[in-house]
Amino acid sequence: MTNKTKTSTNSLISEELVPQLADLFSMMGDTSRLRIILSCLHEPISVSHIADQLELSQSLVSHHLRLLKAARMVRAERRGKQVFYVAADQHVQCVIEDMAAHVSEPHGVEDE
Amino acid sequence: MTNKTKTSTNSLISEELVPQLADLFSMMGDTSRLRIILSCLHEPISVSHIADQLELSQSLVSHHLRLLKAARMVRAERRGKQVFYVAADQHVQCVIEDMAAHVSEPHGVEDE
DNA sequence: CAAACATATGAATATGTATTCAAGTGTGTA
DNA sequence: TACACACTTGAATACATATTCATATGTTTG
Repeated sequence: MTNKTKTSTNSLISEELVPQLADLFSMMGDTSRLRIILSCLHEPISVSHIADQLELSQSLVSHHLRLLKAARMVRAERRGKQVFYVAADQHVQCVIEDMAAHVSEPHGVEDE
Repeated sequence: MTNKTKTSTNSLISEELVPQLADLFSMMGDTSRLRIILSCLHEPISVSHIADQLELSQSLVSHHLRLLKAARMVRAERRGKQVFYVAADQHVQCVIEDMAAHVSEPHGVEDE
């Protein structure tokens, strides 16, 4: 009876958070969307600039940005005709960097 | 001409990593799989134990574990009849914690 | 070896979703 | 106001994938 915060038997992450977390991860689970996120990680960038840079149609970029905005991963700011998008906060960058660290982790020599 | 490491115009994450990262993120982008990952974050746990705990069919858990293993997010270890799975390294936990921090970040008061 | 248990796998299905195309909305400007 | 530009939105399509059910593989023990 020493545990007060645990919801069930395991983990520090409460079960109720899981769906939210999964939604966010699946936002990053698409290459186009992940590249879009990377494009607006550091500074605000316009939709057309993203589209040009990534060689994606403007429509597609806009569709993805709408999802990313709804998931609160990016923020929109209008400047004249253009709309600039930027990552919502620092954590997004941390998540990506941690995952990159995972990728470059030495893999033990496995059988298959 | 001062940049030597940047692949294109932005980001510290090289473009070649993007597909790998996206694959990993989409592994975490499914609620069942994310819960499975959480189940074996801290210590090895058997397939049937995971299935019981999460109330998922054993078949489904096994299918997901196969994907997670292929993505090198978990490791399998046989102990008699049972197979125990455990998260591959610490980074997975970091990623999840960072994302949880993102969720609990104060959202500026937006219009919609 | 046979039976019982634990896990894995394959096929089938149903549901989700990334992308495209065409048309719509909003904004500056001639 | 009319036009061009930047972005958004909706519908259609093609493709991926989560889940289930049935069956197979592997492992211990009688």
